Amino acid sequence: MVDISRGNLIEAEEIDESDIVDRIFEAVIEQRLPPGTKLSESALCDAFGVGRMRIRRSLLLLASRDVVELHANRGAFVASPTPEQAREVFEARLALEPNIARLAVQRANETDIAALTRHLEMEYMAHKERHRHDAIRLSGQFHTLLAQVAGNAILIRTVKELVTRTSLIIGLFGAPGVSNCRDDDHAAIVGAFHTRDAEKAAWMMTLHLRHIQEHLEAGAKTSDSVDLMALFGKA
Amino acid sequence: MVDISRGNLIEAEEIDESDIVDRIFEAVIEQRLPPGTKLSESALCDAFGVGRMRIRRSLLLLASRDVVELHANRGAFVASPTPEQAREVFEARLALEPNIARLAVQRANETDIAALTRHLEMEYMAHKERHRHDAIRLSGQFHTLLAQVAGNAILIRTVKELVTRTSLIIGLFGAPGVSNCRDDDHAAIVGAFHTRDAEKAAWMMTLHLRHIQEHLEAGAKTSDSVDLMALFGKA
DNA sequence: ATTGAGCGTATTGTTAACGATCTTGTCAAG
DNA sequence: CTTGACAAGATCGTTAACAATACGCTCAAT
Repeated sequence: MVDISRGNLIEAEEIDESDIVDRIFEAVIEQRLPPGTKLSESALCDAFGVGRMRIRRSLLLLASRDVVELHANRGAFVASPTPEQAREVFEARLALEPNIARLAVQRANETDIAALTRHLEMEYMAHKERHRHDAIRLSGQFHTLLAQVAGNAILIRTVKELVTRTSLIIGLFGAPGVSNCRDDDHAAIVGAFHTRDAEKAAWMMTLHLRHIQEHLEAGAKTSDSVDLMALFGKA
Repeated sequence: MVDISRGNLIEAEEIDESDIVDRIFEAVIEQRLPPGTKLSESALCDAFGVGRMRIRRSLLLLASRDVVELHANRGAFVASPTPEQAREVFEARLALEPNIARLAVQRANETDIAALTRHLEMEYMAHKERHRHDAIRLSGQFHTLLAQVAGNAILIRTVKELVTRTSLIIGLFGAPGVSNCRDDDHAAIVGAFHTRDAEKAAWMMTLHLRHIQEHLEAGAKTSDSVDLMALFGKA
């Protein structure tokens, strides 16, 4: 059984299908659901304790964000982004996130900056204590947090989708054991918040995303039998 | 019965639910489905000639893009964006589309530029001959076409969503009878393609979006009994 | 030993019927 | 004349059973 149910099955609480979607998003971000993992309906029904309809709706929503792939009569699988899709994800992030950083600096109040600083500390702690899953999750949540500070629901949604897909891309093409974000970059971005330098924040974000991308292209050369899978694995 | 089925019901062809979603997107863009319109399941089943399940899946996908609102036990309605949501849509468009224009100029080949020019002529023709629905649809498709030239599936999807929601916003807050895009702005953007001036294209797009926004804020003062609907209509 | 065909099983996709909730129209009371 | 309650009708949400497809195993033939 897939270990999606983080924490304990809460009592007869209301489980919205957006909860299910968020939980699967998080599991993918933390790389506990590697690309290609089969998401069987019955297994998910047991894991979340809901009926099949909820699960199917959730899988459809996840597929509409390109986080899972639906194959007719074969079921749902965690997406395996192609190199072309990986390019598109980073292109979109480079188009969006610098502007989000700019907006966030302009809108941030003291509370927001404190939250960012605290988040940075949590990232540092998780990294220092080798809590890999936490480190990866916090790394991604940093970008979502920026969108929240920017105060735009559309941007939050889009960044969540892009960050999740980035986790899949790193899992596929990244060198093993490499964390996706270097904390230094995040610290530099938060630094721009303290000086209220929106342009610097945007530029730091651009550099940060380029770092991730370069790191990927460096590790993309190594390929064993995986090549066959990447070429012919999915339709 | 809502007149969604543009053209004739084709024979027993395969009707993917993405077709249904696209058709409803287009109908919303052309403002043939005003905000608040009820989308009854049975009516849609008849209109598209498919089972209830397909319709419900399509409505869920549309709701995930904030184009329809789902009210429990009450059904699906075309979304009525709040002023706050309108602000978010334009903020997202201003963050995205100038960069899309930049990318499109960098990637455009002769065929792409020819297509853009031809599209401009179609817009002009539709506007001249007072084909209001065509004019509005082409106006929106121009922005989608730019994303297609940029060659990024994520950007295409996002722009489609934002353009559709913009049509709803214009229907709610715009002065009546006003087309959403002035052709002059589009012409200026295409002009930047001929001179291969990516920066100019980006800046023209920024100005274009600001024009639309200003046009809206000008018409947002007039409000009759619609105010009550906008304030209390939806949960 | 490897490859191909054939069959049983398991999972998915669809349809239909049921139950719950909301809307609407009517009627009576103030 | 207005307002409140009540009941009939309709629509939505859920569950369960059925049908269709793909997978994995066995077995035989080259």
